Amino acid sequence: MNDELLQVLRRPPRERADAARNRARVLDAAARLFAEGGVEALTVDAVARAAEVGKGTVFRRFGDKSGLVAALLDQRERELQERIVFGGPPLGPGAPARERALAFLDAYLTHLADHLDLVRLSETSAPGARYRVGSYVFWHRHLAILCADRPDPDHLAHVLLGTVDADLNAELRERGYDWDRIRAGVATTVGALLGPAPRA
Amino acid sequence: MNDELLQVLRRPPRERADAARNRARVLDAAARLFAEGGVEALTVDAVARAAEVGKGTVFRRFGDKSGLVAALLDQRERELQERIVFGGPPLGPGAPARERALAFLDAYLTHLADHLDLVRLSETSAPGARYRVGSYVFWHRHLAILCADRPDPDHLAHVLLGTVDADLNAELRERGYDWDRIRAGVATTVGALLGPAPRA
DNA sequence: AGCTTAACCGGACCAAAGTCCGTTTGTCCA
DNA sequence: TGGACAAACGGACTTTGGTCCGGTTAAGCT
Repeated sequence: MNDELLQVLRRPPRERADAARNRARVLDAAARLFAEGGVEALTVDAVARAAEVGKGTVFRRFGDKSGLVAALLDQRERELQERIVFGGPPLGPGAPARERALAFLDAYLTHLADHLDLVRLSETSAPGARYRVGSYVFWHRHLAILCADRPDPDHLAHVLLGTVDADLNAELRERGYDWDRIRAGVATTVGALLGPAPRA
Repeated sequence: MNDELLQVLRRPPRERADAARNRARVLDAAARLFAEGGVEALTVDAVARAAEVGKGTVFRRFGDKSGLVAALLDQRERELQERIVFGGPPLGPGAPARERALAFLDAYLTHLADHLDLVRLSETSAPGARYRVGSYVFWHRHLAILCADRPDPDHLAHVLLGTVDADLNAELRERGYDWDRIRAGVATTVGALLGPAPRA
């Protein structure tokens, strides 16, 4: 058994103790700064300073600012993901695809309403950031599976997620839309897209 | 007749000669730089230098980088806008709403395919930039009118435009989608959303 | 315990967007 | 023609995201 093989056995080379400690510190500092000064106070420099850590450390851990913010949201999103996988219908398994998709997007809108600024920041702080974040991949796969009987489930899932784009919805809010109107619009859209006619 | 009234009469206070000259210079320089070095060469500093103009001038004229790029695209987009307003069906007036919407989004996808990098730049270089650019407002209004018989035409128009979001489609392209697949997906979506059942 | 090494650390440095303000200039009217 | 003033000018300055690299240290092995 050679070294390469051993290398492969312990999959993730395990994070060093100082690295783990600093990750926690940074996340902590970021949460604190956001709580105090909102999204505006969330500059990488400020976070690094508050965490008593070098700036380079923040970027090594989280890739870029978008990744840092995504990590900040991760906890909340994980809860929704678990409800989808293990919870009861209509969010969890058991309900018809259309109901599940609707329940998911509705739940996601609640999440969005609660954390609009953060989600928007993580989605707009770099081109393409939205689609690379782990949670987007999860949502997308979930919806694609629910659309399996459509002509192009993968594309359709992206379109459905487009309705909950943070930047769009932030803009709609600024133009006076209330969340109920957005919810209704999304529901109508889902109804039409996953509607009765499964297409040949 | 007081001064305020006079002020109102000549609506746009007319642009000063030097201002107009510099606008042209900047646009020219930007187009040249882009032609030579692509989207990467398009920094505001470089544009200002190439136009032999101060940086402040660029920002005063175009607001921000997003505005500059939008102005660069303006010419091309105007052509499409004219075909929509004055041209023949199915793009212009005369065809049924669903056909017109489909024709528009298809034509827009052609535009997007031709200028993906620039459109993406103009839509992502600042949060909310996409929705503030003049042309987005035009596209949105056009679609909203075509959706007039739906429950919330304004919202639906935003959703339809979501399918041609530059950042999304750039990502799809990078993941191996070809334009035909995207076209087909958009067409299916439009078909379902503006489909037979106009909903109560 | 001592050695090796890969991972980590931090902060100086860089690039690029956007702001500011003292100076210049076009335009209009007398 | 010339004087007044709003508008435009330009480039130094600020801010912020992201990179780099020489020094440090945790973890595992002997």
